[in-house]
Formats: sequence, C-alpha cells, structure tokens
Amino acid sequence: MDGGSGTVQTLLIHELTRGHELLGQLLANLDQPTVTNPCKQLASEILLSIERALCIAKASILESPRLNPSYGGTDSSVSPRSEKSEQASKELERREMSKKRKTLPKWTNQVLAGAGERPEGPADDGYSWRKYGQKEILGAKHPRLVTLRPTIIPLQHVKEVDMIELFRGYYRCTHRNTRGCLATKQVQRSDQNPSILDITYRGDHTCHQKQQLVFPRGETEQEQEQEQGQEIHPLMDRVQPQHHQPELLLSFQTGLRVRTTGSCIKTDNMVFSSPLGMENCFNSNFSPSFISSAASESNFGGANPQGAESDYKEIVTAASSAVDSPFVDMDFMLGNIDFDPDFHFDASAFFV
DNA sequence: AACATTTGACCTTT
DNA sequence: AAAGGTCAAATGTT
Repeated sequence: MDGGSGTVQTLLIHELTRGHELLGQLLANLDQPTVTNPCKQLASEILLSIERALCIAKASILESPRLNPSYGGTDSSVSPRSEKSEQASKELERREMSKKRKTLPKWTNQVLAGAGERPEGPADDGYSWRKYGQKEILGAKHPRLVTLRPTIIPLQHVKEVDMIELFRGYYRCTHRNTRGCLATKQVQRSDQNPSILDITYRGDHTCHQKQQLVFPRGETEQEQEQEQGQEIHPLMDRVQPQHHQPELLLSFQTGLRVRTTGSCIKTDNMVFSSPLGMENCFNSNFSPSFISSAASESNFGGANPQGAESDYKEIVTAASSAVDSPFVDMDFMLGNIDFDPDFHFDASAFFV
C-alpha cells in the first residue's frame, strides 16, 4: 500500500469522474418534463457533491506533488522521475484525456454573425473561454459571400470579400486549470453560409461560473430568477445549467438549429420555424425551466431595449422575423439568395 | 505582472 | 498522408 496513495487518488478521481459523467447524463434525462422535480433536485445535489469531491482530490494532488502519481503508480519521492517516465506518463495522460473527450457530450449551435465579424463574433454564450488554437479549414477561402449582399457590396470590393479565410477557433473554459472544467468549444463559419457560425460545444461546464446572460435593460439575472420563483442555494454557486441553456437561448433567438450528439440528448436537425414548433421541441427535449425563461415575454417577446448591444438587437430582429413567417429557415434568412434587382428588400438589417 | 491571443510544431485520428 | 486537435513559447493587452 505504501507509495500507492497517488494511485488511490488517481483511482478516486477516475471513479468520481465516471460517476460525474453518469450523473450528468441522468440529469439530462431527468430534463424530460414528466420527471418529478424532487428527483431532479436530488440528482443535482449528488452531481454537485461529486464535483466538490473531484475538486478536493485534484487540489490535494496539486498541493502535494510528492503524491502526484505517475500513472504507473511508482513513488516519485524515492527517485526523481526520469525524463523517459515523465514522457510516458504524459503520453498516458494524453490518451486518458483523449478517451475522456470522446465520451463527453457534444452539440452544435448555429448562430447568426455578421460577415465581417471575427469567427467568435456574437457567440458570447455567458461563459468565459480561452482560445488555445486556430486552424485553417480545408477549403480555406469562402466563395459564397458575394451572393449574400448583391446590392450592398460594391463590385470593386467583391474580390476582397471573396477572400475571407475560413478558420476554426479552439476554445476551452477559462477555469480549466483552476477548477478542472473540461468544457470546450469550436467556432467556425458555416460551410453552407459564412454568416452563420457553427459552434460545437463539448462537455458541460463543471466550473459553475456565473453565466452572463443578456437580459433586457434594467433586469438583472437575479431579478429574472426571482421573478420566476427560482431560488439559488446559497452554498451552491449555481446548479449546472439544464443542459446548455445559454447556448440554446442564443440559437432560439436566432432561429437556428441546435444539433446534439451526446449519449442521451439527440435533437438532430431541429429547426425552429414557429413558436408552436419550438414549444413542441421543448416539450419533448428540453427542461421546463428553460421554457419558462426563454419563452417568457420579458426575455423574448419583450421590447427591444434602446441602446442595447448591437448583437442583441440583431438577434432579436432575426428572431422576430423568424416568428412572423411559418416557413422561415436558414436558407431563407441567410442562404444564397439571388435577389431580383427590382426587389427592394433591405438585407442590411440582417448583416450590419 | 497577470492574463489572453497568436502561431508553428507536434501528436492523434481517420 | 492529410486533417483534426492540442501544446507551449512568443507576443500582445490590460
């Protein structure tokens, strides 16, 4: 047993992580409206408890490097690790992470973004992210922007616009190191339409950072919660969002699709085309609490606050347009439409 | 100084 | 082999 405490801690973390993942899945399943709230509450508390245990275990490893396990379980205090074994353990760690990543839930949101915006554009989803990489996407250039604003882009600028390069940005949670939060996201312009950002999220946030949802002027997040009769436990920072609420809200507002490929939730190719349609989607797939907040007038149908951020304005404009038409689809909103030159439709409202 | 971003190198996956 | 994904040193920003 001597010299094995590091291994024990590793096992502890492994088991807790596994339990954590399973509970996350359970919670997601519990989001079905038919499940009673006490069960959900209980699961939430268990999840929090495991997360705390994980933090403690991880912190204790960090604080006592002596116990920091090489995955082989050797006692590093006896002899300093050779470069080789360090490399080996790094490699093992990498593989573990790689395996872990594969099991993490993954879902994709598509949000509206101005053509000139940087890839991360309006994708402020309430979490703080840190960029850790960027890659050119195979096609590299996007040839379709020209057709987006046929009457707006002067001919002499067409080539310039045409040369916009396609990158995929890699982001991870800012609190990855401090709180061990494994959430990541990738942001890239949609292949079909450069005005849409594909945002692929992987893993839920376990850091419980305060989400900074955008609320209409004069209404803070807390006020919103009080209005909805929700209470935050003083000891709990905040219960993990009921699976991707802020991101959903964004997509909801932009009328674009959310694609989830996780172990439990699957909402493939869902397009919100009407309020009724949305309701149906939520009833079958999403948490009731989200419905109450997202569909409430204060958030969605309320007046557009004067002087609000332009992104927000844009989103509301797009959303209300979407609600008006029963046939709204991405293709309508953003697609490669060849406008009739005589048709006076001011597309600039969409692409500021 | 601390933190964030950029970017080329490197590793993994397909 | 090529594309995807991550690392980490250099650089920029606050």
